[in-house]
Amino acid sequence: MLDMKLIRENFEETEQRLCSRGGSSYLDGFKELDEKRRALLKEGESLKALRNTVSDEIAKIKDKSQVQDKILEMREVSNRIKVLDEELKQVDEDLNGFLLTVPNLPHLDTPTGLSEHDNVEVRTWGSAPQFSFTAKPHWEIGEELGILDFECGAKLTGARFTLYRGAGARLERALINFMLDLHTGQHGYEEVLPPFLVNRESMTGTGQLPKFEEDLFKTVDPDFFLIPTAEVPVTNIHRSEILKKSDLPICYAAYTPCFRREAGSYGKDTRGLIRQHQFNKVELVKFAHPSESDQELEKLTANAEKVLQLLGLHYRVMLLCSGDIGFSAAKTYDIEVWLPGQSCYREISSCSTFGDFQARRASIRFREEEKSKPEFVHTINGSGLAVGRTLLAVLENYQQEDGSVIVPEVLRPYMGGIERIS
RNA sequence: GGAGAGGUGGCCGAGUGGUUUAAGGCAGCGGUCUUGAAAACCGCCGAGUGUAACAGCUCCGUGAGUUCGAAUCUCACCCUCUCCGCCA
Repeated sequence: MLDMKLIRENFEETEQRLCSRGGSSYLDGFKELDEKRRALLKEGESLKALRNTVSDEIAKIKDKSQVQDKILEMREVSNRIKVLDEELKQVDEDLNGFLLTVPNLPHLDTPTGLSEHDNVEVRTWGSAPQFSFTAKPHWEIGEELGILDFECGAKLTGARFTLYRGAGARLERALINFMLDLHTGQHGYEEVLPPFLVNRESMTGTGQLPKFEEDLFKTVDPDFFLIPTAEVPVTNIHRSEILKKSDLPICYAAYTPCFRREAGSYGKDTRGLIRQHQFNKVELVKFAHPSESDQELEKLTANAEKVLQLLGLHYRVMLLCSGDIGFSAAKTYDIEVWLPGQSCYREISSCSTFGDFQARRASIRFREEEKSKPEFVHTINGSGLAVGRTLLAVLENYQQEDGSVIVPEVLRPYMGGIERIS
């Protein structure tokens, strides 16, 4: 959520920066609602002040015959207040509902552009493996090895669900443990294991609601949502809290499955593990002091990259342009891993700073000084990494001519010493 | 699922219709005293909104209601705890 004051006082500039996302207007209607709200507030508050003082007087008057006039007068004032409060409530809801649908301001570092074609390559690591044979896509490798059963996933649930078997299931679990151990052991994150279902408030805090309900799976009774990323429960750990400045940055690493409807992507990435309704992810989440959030994003991105480096997987880092960043994000790096079976780079991690956008929605604050007013923290998060996509990257990059797959050395301790899946 | 108890500031906790501007305590901050510390004593000490700064207004789990006036009364809901039942 954007700061109302900022919009009020820098209307044109704010609108202009928002428009770099590609829309033609984002703040239409704000001024009218804001002015109406302030007018109602002013009138209502002065009547309440009157009521409070007169009520006090009534309490102090002993001679009850003198009280009747005042009571009658205040009855009318109260009725008027009731009407104003109702109008105000409506306007407040409208204004709040409006603000909740306005996306975040792009960070000044975010390049202006309309689509992914305007994203900027920041760096690359490693190089694509060379094969003396034609590299296969992971769905062929996985099916031939009997470790990925897409048909059975479809039978059990439907499209975009997969059954992992044997070494495939174990490799997924190995990757989860490897990533968690790295981030908690080497990078200073605290491991958390949150609920996979959350309430509406949590979803609103991080920005999935109210705008993107159609992307979420939900339960009917009670009204809960399956998390689309651990970002949601983990960021909401500190919802409505005032954190100690000395505790910042707070860094969490969490493994969770993620559930996404993928509405609107019918026919896209239908084969293999790329786009599933349920997938595993290790997520990194930080709560940082505003002056340190930029460098914390760099560190978090480096922490995610480290996973790929240790696995020996070639990748590139893209800085997303204003037209390609998500609704809540101010600045985003995508890490894209090389997939030889498909001869392309695919996103395997998305690392973003949200500025105070989520913190304002979820009311996550800190104090600069012991006695100073609470200020909003900055939130930062990124995948470290998407596990299913990492598994498929391992399959495609470590495939051998005979159809077997070499297990990267760092994963062998997690695989009971297995060096090759065949 | 059944029965009961309860939700008040960072924490503990009083408060059952009107000096409650939410008592008191703990923690925290500032000061006096002290070579320094502790103790003692004095003062400050919730959030939001709003203002140049005051003032004002709102907030006692959430929402609705009664009243001139609600932390306090009524209704609904949410959450926590205890016991019983069921259960990984």
